[in-house]
Order: sequence, then structure tokens, then C-alpha cells
Amino acid sequence: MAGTPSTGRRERLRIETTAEIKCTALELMRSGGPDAITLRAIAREMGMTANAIYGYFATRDDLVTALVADVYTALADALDAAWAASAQDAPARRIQAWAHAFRGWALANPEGFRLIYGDPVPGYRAPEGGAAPDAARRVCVGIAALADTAWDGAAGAGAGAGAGAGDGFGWEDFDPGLLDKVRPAFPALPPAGVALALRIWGHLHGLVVLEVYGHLRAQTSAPDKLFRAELTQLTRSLGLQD
Amino acid sequence: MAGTPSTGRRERLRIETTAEIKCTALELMRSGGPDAITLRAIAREMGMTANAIYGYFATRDDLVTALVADVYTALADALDAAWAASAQDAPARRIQAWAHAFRGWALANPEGFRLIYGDPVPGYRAPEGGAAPDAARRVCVGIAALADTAWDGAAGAGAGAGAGAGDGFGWEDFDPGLLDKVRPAFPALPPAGVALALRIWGHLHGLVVLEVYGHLRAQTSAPDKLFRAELTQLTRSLGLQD
DNA sequence: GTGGGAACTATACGGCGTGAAGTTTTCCCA
DNA sequence: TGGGAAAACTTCACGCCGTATAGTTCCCAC
Repeated sequence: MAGTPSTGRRERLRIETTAEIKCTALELMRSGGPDAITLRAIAREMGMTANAIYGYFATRDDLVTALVADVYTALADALDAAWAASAQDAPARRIQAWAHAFRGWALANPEGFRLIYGDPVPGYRAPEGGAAPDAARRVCVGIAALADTAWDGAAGAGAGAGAGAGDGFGWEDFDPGLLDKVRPAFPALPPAGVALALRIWGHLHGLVVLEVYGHLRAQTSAPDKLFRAELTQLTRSLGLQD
Repeated sequence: MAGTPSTGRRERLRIETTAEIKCTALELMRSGGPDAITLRAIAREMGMTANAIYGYFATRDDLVTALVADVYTALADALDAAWAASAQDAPARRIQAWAHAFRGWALANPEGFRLIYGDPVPGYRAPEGGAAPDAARRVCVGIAALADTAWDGAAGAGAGAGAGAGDGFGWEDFDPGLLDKVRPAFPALPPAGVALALRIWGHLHGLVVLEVYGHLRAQTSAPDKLFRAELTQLTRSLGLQD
């Protein structure tokens, strides 16, 4: 009832204010794009002075970094949830469910998508470590699960077709931090499978980013049909029955 | 000798100054990213006042629009040149040459790539018409040429595999302005072929944009190998001999 | 109840896009 | 050849931004 007794009123307030700052920033982003994330605007919204925020984030970029981490984590959560929800389905359906969740999230949160994958805000450069790379790896592991499912569920020849272009890959081609998560989870997945995962990532990301940034809409009025065709072709090339 | 007599000294100077503004802006972009494109910085570099630029571009966004058009045109030129240079090669090699030209241009001009395909500059929103959409369509037509080559050079079954996922597309699914250029140039290409072109665009764009924005490098140390594998798989799935 | 530290404000600096007004330069025509 | 219009450019101003510094207020532990 008393909550964690180790945290006094002081730190609780601090945590709440920190959360409010991030929440306000996300609201501003949703209504005005990532560019609207402004210390002064946040402070205005919260009835504070811009400088007060410096008590919670050393710099504007630190705040943006925290937002990226939060949003990226939300995306990873959504993808994991979609994956888990389709646990009973056939491999092809699972992959399609995951991909639709990806596109759906991006279209529902275009500003968040730009924040994560685009140039978030004027001079922002992402720092080295932190929570955002973790979320990125979670997404990659999720795609590796797709690849593993394909490897598993495909006829031998089918998997060969999907992997055929992956010859020549070795574990040394990939980030150790990624492999630390991928290899234990999917022991049967060879290096070529990880390469396949990254290529699938590229396929889906490409179509979605073109759509979110409006480049696709200029050429076609049916991006959803295009995406569906892409998925059909993807599962087919992986040798999966749909 | 006298040049075009219809243009007096006045307009010639005007054109030169306009070019110098754009050139200076591109230099700033190359050295400091798209964010460095600043009226004041350009003016400083040129020994002028920031407001003087308003005599040439009504607004900063207008300048950015002009830059986007120029850079996009340069990209389209590079791609067309690569395509023309491989005219004697087999379809698979031509497609690979085009794709490598695309990735190569992006890696050589990452700032330009971000300018075209990302969030160029704080609050910038692309206008409706103009030269940039033209260049975009040129690129799309180039990819349609890829698809047409595949349609042409592939065995019937192979083309069927590539197009299999394209069933259900009609001409009404695509931008009339795009079709105006594509259909006369490639009369044999069905709607599914245009869909295939857009999907190929998505594939390549996805991998390249992930690489340019650093998301791929975090997961693999061999993005070039990945891209090559992608192309091998692409030509294979199109039923082309490499 | 008092000292210390955390939270916050006030003020300031330089940089940004942009508008209004004023000044200089250039060109064209009477 | 001179005068007036137009173009090119500068100056000043406004409100926005991130951020540094210094000062103020208030809560909590001793």
C-alpha cells in the first residue's frame, strides 16, 4: 500500500514531473511533428520556465533520446504483442501479422516513426548506448523470429530459395550484441538466416518509410494493396504455404 | 559570343546569384548536414545580408524546395547514366548495376539523400507540384525499366513468380502522371509490373535508408554483402540468369 | 529551527526566419 | 544626357529557439 518505501515524496514528485515532461513532449510531437518538441513549448504547456526542464534533462538532446527510447520500446512492444497473439497460426500468417502490425503502428504513429527512424529534430545526433539501441535490437530479434519461423516452417527447398542469396555470411558479419540474443533464441538459424532477417527488415521498412514520408502515395493510390502483395511474395519466396 | 541577347546583364547576374545561393547552400549541407542550410549562414558565406536572399527565394522553404529538386535531379541523372551504361549487359547485370548506382549515390551523398527522402530541415513541408515530383517520377520510371527488363528477360514461369503477388492490380491503382510516362515506354508491362517496380523500389530504398541513417550498421558490419545478397535474391526471384 | 540542497525563476547571449522601411545601384527612356 | 523607376541590398525589429549564469524559494532532515 505504501508503495516502495525507499522512495520519498521528493523522488516521487521528480519521477512524476519527468514523466509529465516526456508526456507533454509526445503530445506536442503528435500535434505538431517532431519539430514541435521544444523545451520552451513544453514548459509553456506545463506552466513552467524552460530552464526548469534542465533539472530533469541535461540537454534537449537528452530529452529527445529518452523519447526515442520510449517510442521505440512502444513499437517493439506492439510488434512482440502481435507476434505473441499469432502464436497458434501458420508461419505465413504469423509473418503477415507481424508485418501488418509494423505498418499499422507506423501509419498510426507517423510522428513517432519519424522520430525513431528519421531526423528527429534539428541538430540531434543519437548517442552511443542507451535504451534506444536495445529496442532496436528487440525489433531485430523479432524479425529474426520471422526468419527462424520461415526456416522452420518451410520445405527444405523453400528455405533454400530464401537463403540461397545468403551464402558466404558468417557470424562475424553481425553485431555481437544482436547475436547474443538471436543465437540462444534460435539455435537452428544460420548466419544466412540473420542476413535474411535484415533483408526482410529492409523490404518492409522501405515500403513503410516511403509511405510514411509520402513518397509512395505520389505514385500509387493503393499502398495497402502493394504491401499485401509484398507479403504474399515474401511468404512465397520463403517457401511457406499461405 | 554575346550569349543569348534576350537576357541582359541584369538577369544574368540574377541567375548567377541564384546559382551561387544554391551552391553555397549545398556546400553547407555537405559539411554540416541539411540542418546547416540557413539563410543567415548562406548570406554570411556570400558576404551578404540574410534578407538579401529574399530577393531570390520568397522563403527558406522555397530555397529548400529548389535544392531538393536539384539534388533529386542529380540522383535521377546518375541512375539514368548507370542504366544507359549497362545497355549491352544481361538483364540481371543491368538491374544490379542500377541498384548499385542507387546505393552508391546514397552513400556518396548521404546528406543529399536525407534532404530528398528524410525530414530535410526543421519545419519544411514539400509543396504540391514542382521539379522534385518530376525527378521522383523519373526514378520510378527507371525502376519500371528494371521491371520491364525482368518481364522481358525472364522465362515465362520466372516472370510469373515475380508477378504472382501482383494479381489484382489495375491501372487505376497508380498515379496517372506516372502511367503517362511508363505505359508508352513499356507497353508490355501490365499493372502488376508497375506494382512490382514499386515493391523493388521499396526493397532497395529500405536497405539503403537503414544504412544511411545508421540503423543497419548497428546490426551488421557488412551492409555491402547484405545488399549484394539482396540483389542476387532479387534477380533470382525475377527468374533472371546471372 | 535551522542549514542544506533541490526546484525553480530571472536575465542574458547568440542564432534562427522573417517583415517593414530605408538606401544604394542599375537600367531604360524621354 | 538626365531623371525616374525598379531592382538589389542593408538596417532595424520581432518573436522564436537552446542554453549558461545567478538568484530565489521551499521542503526535508537533523
